[in-house]
Amino acid sequence: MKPPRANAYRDAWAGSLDAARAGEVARVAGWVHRRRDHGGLIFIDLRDRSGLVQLVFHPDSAPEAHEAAHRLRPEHVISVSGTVARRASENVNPNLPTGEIELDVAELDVLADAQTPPFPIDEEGPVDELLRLRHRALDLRRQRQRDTLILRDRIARTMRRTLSELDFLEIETPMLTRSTPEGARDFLVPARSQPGSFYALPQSPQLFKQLLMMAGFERYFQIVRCFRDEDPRADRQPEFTQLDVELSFVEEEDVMALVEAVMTEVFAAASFEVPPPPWPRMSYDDAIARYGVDRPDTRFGLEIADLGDAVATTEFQVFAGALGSGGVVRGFNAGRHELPRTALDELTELARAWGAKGLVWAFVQEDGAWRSPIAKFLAPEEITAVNGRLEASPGDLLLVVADGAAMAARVLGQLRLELGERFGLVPDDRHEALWIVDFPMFAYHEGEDRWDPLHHPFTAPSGDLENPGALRSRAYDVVLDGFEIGGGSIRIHDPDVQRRVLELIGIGPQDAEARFGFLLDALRYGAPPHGGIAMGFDRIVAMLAGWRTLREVNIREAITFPKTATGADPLTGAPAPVDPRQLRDLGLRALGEEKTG
RNA sequence: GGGGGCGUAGCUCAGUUGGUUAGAGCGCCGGCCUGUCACGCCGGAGGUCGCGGGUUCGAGUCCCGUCGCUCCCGCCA
Repeated sequence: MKPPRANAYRDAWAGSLDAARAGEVARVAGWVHRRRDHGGLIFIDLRDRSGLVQLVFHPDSAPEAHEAAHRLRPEHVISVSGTVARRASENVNPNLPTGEIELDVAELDVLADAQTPPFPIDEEGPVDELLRLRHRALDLRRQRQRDTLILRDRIARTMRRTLSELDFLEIETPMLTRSTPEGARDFLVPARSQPGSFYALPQSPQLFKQLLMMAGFERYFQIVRCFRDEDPRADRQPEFTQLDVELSFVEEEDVMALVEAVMTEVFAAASFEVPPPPWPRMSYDDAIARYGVDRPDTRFGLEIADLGDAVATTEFQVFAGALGSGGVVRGFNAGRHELPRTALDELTELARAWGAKGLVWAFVQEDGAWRSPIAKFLAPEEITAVNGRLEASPGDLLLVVADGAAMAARVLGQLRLELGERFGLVPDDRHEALWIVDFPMFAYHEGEDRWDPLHHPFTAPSGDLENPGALRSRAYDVVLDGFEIGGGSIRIHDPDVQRRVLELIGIGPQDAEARFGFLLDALRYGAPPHGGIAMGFDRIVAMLAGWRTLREVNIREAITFPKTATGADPLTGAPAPVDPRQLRDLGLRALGEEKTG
């Protein structure tokens, strides 16, 4: 940090003092981090944003300050001046950046007392998250939390700088807008001037950034707050931040190359090592088939293989039944791991909990035969064929699921992660980024007899619009270590195509004009081919700060004032009831007033 | 909306098959201590076992309900 402008309280940052300033007088200010009171000598670790420095109070040279220092307690706010002193060699603390020096205090000003904190500020141990959020100002004093927010700032600045150098403009879009069909439930804001009408908080600036392309701005970005009124998860908050980017006159590869360039800078700024671009491209179908998910963690093997051919003519009812009803038989080789029966039963239970009808396990023996509950139901040549498909060697554990294609993929994908973790196959010191491409445009919604877009309905399709099931979308997702960190697409820039796509998802021409007239209108006046992406900013910060376990990225740690898993804010108490007068002004009735109002 | 986990001292946790006065470490308070840096030593205070009800001679422990937190499914770029 640059030296602070000298004022009444400080002329140096605690963490910046070093041996080069030995002998100089310095004034620092901050919080009492830790105290070591020897009765005679008193040591205080002083903390400010920049770090720690050890203060020494000598009873002989500064009796007044020494006397007052006895009463200092953790988190008291003080300002001290004294002489920067080089420590004797045996007293140097190699674990502290300022450990070669200390400040011999001449004068102490106690600026504020502090109650004993409800949890330790000077340790990294686990503390109940609710308690932390209630005392967030204290929680954010802790090193790891402070480092995370500092990293967040660095990442944001790297994004802005990199995009700016590439001629992008940062342009704002409205927060009070109209409900759009991104899929998620909108947060609504009642309009006082038009009782019964509502603004919606944006789920993303999607339509506005497309309008900016039609306005000719060519290259737009924004680090922007977005809102979705759905149940939160570890990696999902009702309000979150994304890096939103849109470009004109581009195709898929242009956007992907841009993201690779920006993210390479971001990774470098965070000292997070990812192989240099171009990152691998993997089709959606390939990802589902080989990893069971559309956001594969490719850092370890256990790849899933289709065993349909190997058991095509089997008599074994479970396999034959699945294949006969249009399902699949798939599995993976978990490698040479001897698991006890209880562990195998546990895995089977997990598979059931995830929705599978069951789980087949088999240990490959020296002669290639199986030790498995189903070994006797399979012909030897079928076992040989499956062994071949899974490249099995003696000692290997094979796991097989027979089910509908989607269910088999999901369950095997989860099992793969579970075993990858159990067997310690996931390297936490290595990172991999890749692109998932060639998504289906629509997924058929069984219950409601219509096509649902896999991405939003402004994504450009590729293929024959008259055959929605076969349509692909021109979309792409960025995946980092098994987590989706961004997704985007080439957009529709032809009004007829846009109308047709809206129609396919059940939004007829009139409805479309009413809700997206402004977009269709702008499309008619000359829209350039364009596309873009939205990067999950909170998630990127959380991952680069290391707030991640195998299964979850906790974005709450990357957000300054996050909400709980129920959407509440323990700090302010939001959401909270409001004064009946406020409701009246908005043309809303309070609960309980329905009958009389 | 559904399922799992958790809730015991300020914090992190232990608490056996239901059994006497509910424990530990850290923190806090007091005393001693002039080279510590997780300072040390001695002493002390601190509990509505989330809340409500039930079973029982007896409940932190078992049952029901409820609240909160958390993870997942549904939902959701």
